[in-house]
Amino acid sequence: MAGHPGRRFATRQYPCEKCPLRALDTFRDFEKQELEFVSEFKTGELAVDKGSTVLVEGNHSAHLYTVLSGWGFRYKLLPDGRRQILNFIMPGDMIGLQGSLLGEMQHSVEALSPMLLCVFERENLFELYRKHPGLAFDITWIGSREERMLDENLLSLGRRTALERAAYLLAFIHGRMESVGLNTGKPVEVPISQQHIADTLGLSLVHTNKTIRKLSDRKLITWRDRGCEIIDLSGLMHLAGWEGLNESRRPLI
Amino acid sequence: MAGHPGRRFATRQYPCEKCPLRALDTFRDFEKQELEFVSEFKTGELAVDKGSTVLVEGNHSAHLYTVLSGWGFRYKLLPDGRRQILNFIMPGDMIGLQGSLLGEMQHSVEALSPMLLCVFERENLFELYRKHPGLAFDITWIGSREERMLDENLLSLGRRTALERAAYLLAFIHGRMESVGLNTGKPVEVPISQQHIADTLGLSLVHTNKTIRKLSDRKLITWRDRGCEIIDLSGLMHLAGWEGLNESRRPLI
DNA sequence: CGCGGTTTTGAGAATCCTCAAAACCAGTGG
DNA sequence: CCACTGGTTTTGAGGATTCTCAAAACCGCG
Repeated sequence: MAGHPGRRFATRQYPCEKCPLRALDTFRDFEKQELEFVSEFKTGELAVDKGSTVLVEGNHSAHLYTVLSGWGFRYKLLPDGRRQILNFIMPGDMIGLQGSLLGEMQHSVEALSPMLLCVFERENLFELYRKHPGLAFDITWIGSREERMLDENLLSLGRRTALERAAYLLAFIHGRMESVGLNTGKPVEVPISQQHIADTLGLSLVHTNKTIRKLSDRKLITWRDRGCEIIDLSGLMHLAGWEGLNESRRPLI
Repeated sequence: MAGHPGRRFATRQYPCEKCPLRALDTFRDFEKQELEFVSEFKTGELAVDKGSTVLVEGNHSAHLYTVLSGWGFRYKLLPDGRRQILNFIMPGDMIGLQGSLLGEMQHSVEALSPMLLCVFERENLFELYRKHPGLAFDITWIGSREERMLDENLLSLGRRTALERAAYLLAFIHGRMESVGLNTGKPVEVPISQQHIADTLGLSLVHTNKTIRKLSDRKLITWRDRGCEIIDLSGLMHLAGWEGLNESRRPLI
């Protein structure tokens, strides 16, 4: 993998005990033993450039990752190239679990910004299950959380109008950013283009643009150079008929 | 729960060792110990009538179920009543996992036919994780499988045309039925109405009807009283640009 | 200044929706 | 046996939404 364009292995900078993410109170506290195991489970760090593909549909990846920093997204393609973004990936999220369990990856992952990933070996996963049932439980938990997000997305694509969909998505992203402390500056830096939004909402680029404009006109958001600022969060949520994520503290592996 | 309309606890008819589902070669073989544990983990059976609601959004269910027989579906509602069906549930599927792990259920489950469910206690789940890492792994696996199906569904709603979506859905259902031996008779008995299909595809009832008609005209399927017969499976798959489920043998808990 | 990526605008066309009514069909009770 | 009922499927028609095509505007960057 050395010299592979777009990715490089970094020397390990973040021992798990000093993981900057773990300090956030979104994440549950870990036992000392658990932390030690995770630290051992982690075999390295991987840095990927913006725009590079982390995981490819059809591959059998030997790795499992947790995002330390940066943004990405999961997507699938139809044979003729139509793309559907399935979900966004943010710090604390795990990627590659499907591939690790089910064998072949059935979706791809691309980096929206430079990303730093913790690397785990697929073949050590079962050891985690044997030695640390609590961590095993956490992994199932993480999978269920993803499933819940997909359920909500499915509701959106199937039954919300374009305007409601956009409102939901922006509120959803905002909520997730907030939970991992990414909304420090007021104008939230979201490194996604309207094309990404279109591919998430299942709309064309043109119509997405007009829809975003409507949200702007209604003073719910403002769109500024590749990013949007949420002006009226509860307005967005009300428009979308969405209650918010209300997540409890979650595990970080 | 006694006397609750639409549901009744049956005396236990199926010891896990003689589970009729387990005989199917879709399911992986279990160790004797595993089987014993599952048998103990299972606290009863629940029979629900067609049309009754098994799990309700917003509830904190204390139970986890595996479907022994019958059909159902998971769905979510918007505040104004619009319904989105997330996935169908067939024998061998687990339901209530999200609720067991994450707390509150964020979707509901309704029976499409009389269903027989194996009942497990949520509070015993962690014991399974402690004593049987293999089974714990299986549960994560089952969750990942659901996630993969949702990914494909999301691709469908977002990027496939109405006709492609319908083709995909029918091929998908056919494939799942086949894997659990439900396609014995030629005219596959699918207990779903066009309203269900509409709510799965994110289309209106009227347009769904016209779309199904098109598939009929193309000699890919025939629709006959509340059910459809697949005439040209590979034609459907080709139209949808779908490769099939290709699942390996899976666990049954 | 020119280039590539992104956003914006306009316009006609295709898709999909809603409304409304009819047809069909299985089951029920008279 | 027949009429009635409720659920499902079918059909037609006009209208709203969303799409595609095409071009312009904008913007950071070399």
